[in-house]
Amino acid sequence: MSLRIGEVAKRAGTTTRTVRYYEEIGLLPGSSTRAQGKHRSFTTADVERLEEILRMRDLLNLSLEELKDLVEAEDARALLREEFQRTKDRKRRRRILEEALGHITRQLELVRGRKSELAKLERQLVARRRRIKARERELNTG
Amino acid sequence: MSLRIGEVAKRAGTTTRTVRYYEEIGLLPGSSTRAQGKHRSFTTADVERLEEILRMRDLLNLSLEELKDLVEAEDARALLREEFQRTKDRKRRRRILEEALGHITRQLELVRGRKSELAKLERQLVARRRRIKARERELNTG
DNA sequence: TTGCTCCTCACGTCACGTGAGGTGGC
DNA sequence: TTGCTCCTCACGTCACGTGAGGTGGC
Repeated sequence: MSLRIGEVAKRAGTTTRTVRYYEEIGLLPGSSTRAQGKHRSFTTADVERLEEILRMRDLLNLSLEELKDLVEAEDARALLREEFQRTKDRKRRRRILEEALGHITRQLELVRGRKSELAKLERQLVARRRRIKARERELNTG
Repeated sequence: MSLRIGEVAKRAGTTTRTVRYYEEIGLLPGSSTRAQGKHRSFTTADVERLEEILRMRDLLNLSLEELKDLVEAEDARALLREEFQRTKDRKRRRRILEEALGHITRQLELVRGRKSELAKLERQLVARRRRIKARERELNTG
């Protein structure tokens, strides 16, 4: 089933402008077969890719340039997965898995770094709230 | 002790340009007494304020307009705290505490929303990593 | 006095928003 | 055929980056 740009944007929670811009800078595929002025056509896989890009952008504050690197690394990993299936060479297989592991680990470190910053902020807010609640109790019992 | 703009930017982990821009749009005080062309002067309290602004910006993806609202609400709260000290009226005191509580709670909801999104992303990455590790074990025992 | 940092324009950039004017598909 | 969505410019905007040219303070 083929999706039009408006539906893609809606599903991913963004605008058609953003989708076009991401295609323009090469962050989304943008089928080279499309004739000038003709409508773009997308798949649900494109929607998932876009959703992941937007999540990374929002949660990790990555620039579109950094996201391009990440997407390229992602594509390279997909190729390696195929090679993994084909090859019988044990050493090669091990290398491919190590590659993938390193990639995931770096992403995890980014995510965990942000998580801990957010946790710090949360603790501050909880502490403030606790102080206010203590005062409320004082007010009632005092 | 008075700080110059470069030192403030360094301590808060940003640039002098950002500090000047925030002053320009009214997000940082920008002492109105400063003569044209004269150096800006800051305190450690300004540094803390800037750090909080930057943390909110980065972690919650707030626009500078939204940050201005937040800072104004923060200032309003400070005034209310003073009033809380002065007034003896029990009802008034209760109202002030409720105000503050509502404010903190809204911020906490924002922070927790983001935290859970990050947690979701983390779980995805951990699951991927687990699959890779399982394959590694297969490779060694197979 | 010599560096270093500061100052104010002012143009550039990134990641889109927002029309203008026109064409395509259910 | 009529709406609705799509198309391509192209200028606007937000949040700064990056010099240019000049002045201030330890």
